[in-house]
Amino acid sequence: MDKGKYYITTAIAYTSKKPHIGNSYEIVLTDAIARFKRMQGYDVFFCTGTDEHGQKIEELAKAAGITPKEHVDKVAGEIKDICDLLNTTYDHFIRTTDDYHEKTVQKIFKKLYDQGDIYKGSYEGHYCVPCESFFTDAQLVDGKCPDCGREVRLAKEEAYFLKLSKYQKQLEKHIEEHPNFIYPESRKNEMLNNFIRPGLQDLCVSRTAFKWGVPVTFDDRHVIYVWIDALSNYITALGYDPDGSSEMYKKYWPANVHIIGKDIIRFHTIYWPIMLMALGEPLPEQVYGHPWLLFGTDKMSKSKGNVIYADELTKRFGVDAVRYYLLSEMPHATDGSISYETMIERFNSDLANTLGNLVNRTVAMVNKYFDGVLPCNTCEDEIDASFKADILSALPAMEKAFDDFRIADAVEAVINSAKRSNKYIDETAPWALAKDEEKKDRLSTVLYNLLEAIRIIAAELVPFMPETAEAILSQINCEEKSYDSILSFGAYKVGTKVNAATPLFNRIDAKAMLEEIEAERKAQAFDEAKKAEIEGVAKIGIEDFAKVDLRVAKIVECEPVKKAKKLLKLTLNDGAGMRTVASGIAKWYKPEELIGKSVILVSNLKPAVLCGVESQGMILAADCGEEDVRVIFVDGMPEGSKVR
RNA sequence: CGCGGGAUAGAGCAGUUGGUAGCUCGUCGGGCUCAUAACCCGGAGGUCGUUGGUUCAAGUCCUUCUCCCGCAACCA
Repeated sequence: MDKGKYYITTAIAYTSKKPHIGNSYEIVLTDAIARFKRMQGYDVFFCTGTDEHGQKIEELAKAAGITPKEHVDKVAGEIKDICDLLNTTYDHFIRTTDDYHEKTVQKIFKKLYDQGDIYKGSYEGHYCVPCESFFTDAQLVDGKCPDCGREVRLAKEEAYFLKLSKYQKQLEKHIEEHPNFIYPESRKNEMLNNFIRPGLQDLCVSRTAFKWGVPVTFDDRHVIYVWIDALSNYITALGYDPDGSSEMYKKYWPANVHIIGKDIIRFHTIYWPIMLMALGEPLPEQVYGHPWLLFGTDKMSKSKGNVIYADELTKRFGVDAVRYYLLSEMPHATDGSISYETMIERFNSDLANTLGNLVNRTVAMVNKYFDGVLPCNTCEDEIDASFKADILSALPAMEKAFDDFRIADAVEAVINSAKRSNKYIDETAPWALAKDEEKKDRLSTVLYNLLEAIRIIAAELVPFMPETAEAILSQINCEEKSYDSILSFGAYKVGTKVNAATPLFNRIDAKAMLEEIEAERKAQAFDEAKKAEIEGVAKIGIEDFAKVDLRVAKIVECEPVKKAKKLLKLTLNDGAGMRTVASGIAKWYKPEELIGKSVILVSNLKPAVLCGVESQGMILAADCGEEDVRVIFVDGMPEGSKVR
């Protein structure tokens, strides 16, 4: 049964803020694969963790008035809690602030420097002083800062670089010779065509702009930038050491697969392999870039107010139902979506009706007809063979599906077994057999086959819904769920007394739950948004307010801005003359309905260029998020009237 | 022409190298009564976005156009 080692990892999560359910998908996906591999007999090592350094974290901590370490301790705790809440069986949780990791990262950096793969150079680019950011030629808008529109200047910053170019050919060859290295395949072509073949530029691997990072040992003005720090976690977690690695490392490296989001494929299939080549270590066998989970058709984001967290969902549906949803609803290559409607639908139809009801009706019949103890399993019928064959075909189907990362197909294979079992009940009509004393043996055999099918289903559910699997086994009073025991019928012991039938999943009243969610959401979203905003705003004196010159102005002309989705170009009469203002209200107002209206204008705002339109001020509107934005109209007031 | 993804039944999706269009939900009809208004069977419903082409054969390959969605840019 020992099939060898299997090292699997998730990407490490960035500790900037609490992850939403889309972020949590990855850990559940990886957990399902890890559990399945264990079931198959592999010696699995499953690693996850957090990426905790960087400028953004330094800034967030500063804004919150705490140290970066305090900040990451808090968020890393939340992330770990979610992993535990979702019942994931990681073997190791690494934090990039862990002592052993930082030490090894420093050694790696030094080694690469000593052997000439990292060299000191300078980073040259257009620098925007107020934004403290570098931009390339391509990023500039009309030669100005894309963030603030101000002038930029050429600047140089000293930095360390990793020689990607040196390993380009070797990497290209590796990718071509290992067609499964990048998965799905479409990503492989994307990487080769867009990034590798056009030529790799050396990668900047240090920063001086912030301090919250692993210091470069031989040059303390620099900290090691995210690439070497974060990507190394996959080997430091195992005990890699340039001076001599641990037994554990020798056993588990290279990774069988890195499970990552599709947005970071480039880092894992270009930078990471080159780092490993430079270190002289073998490359991971495969990198799977999984799709994203969207809310409806939108990306989840706080500003859109559509963020769903794992704890909210588990509170409402239970851990296993959430796992089930994520694993069964996510396609393997295109983005998936979540909504409460589909969540409830899947819950009711798959979990309550198909699976839960199957277990419930079967166990109920065993209790009803035999007081919970089946006397025999020997009275076979022709019809049984096809039933058994169908049930046993699920496992090979699952194995095939897991190999291709088609986890939803693997889940479906098990649910199909439950459907097939419901059909078998219909075919054999146990309630009819029960009416005839002479058919007791046949009845017992039918119910035995059902209990066996249910046991096999439960064993196959372990990777997806571990608690449910246990609950099912407990109802049929059987602990046997080994891989070998589900290759054929017969492991369930005749004479076992089943327990009472208890529903596994109670059907959800969709209408009631949706109304409840809607009500809670409204109250909560509004409160939170308001609270955060109002609390976050510092008090100002009347003299500050007086600096803002507000005037009534009349909209004379209005047209959409080409190439911009949100902008309308307004021509206003402010009493003294005409001026142009760009306003991001295209989603809520049509140009013709604004013409002739009077609005409040911030008249002394510095002009800025937006999508090629020079905006000389802004107009006031009330904003409660994406849902509703209303411009403040003051029709009838003469143009130029002061507002205060 | 900024980059990329997509358009298949009322909804959500699958369709691997071209070979009789499928699945889930919903809907309509029937069956059953062990079970959680459940379960089982059947029906209706698709010119596979549009144009032209390659082929014995196109949802699948090439081409024209339209529309949607990400990213980039844009809420002054």
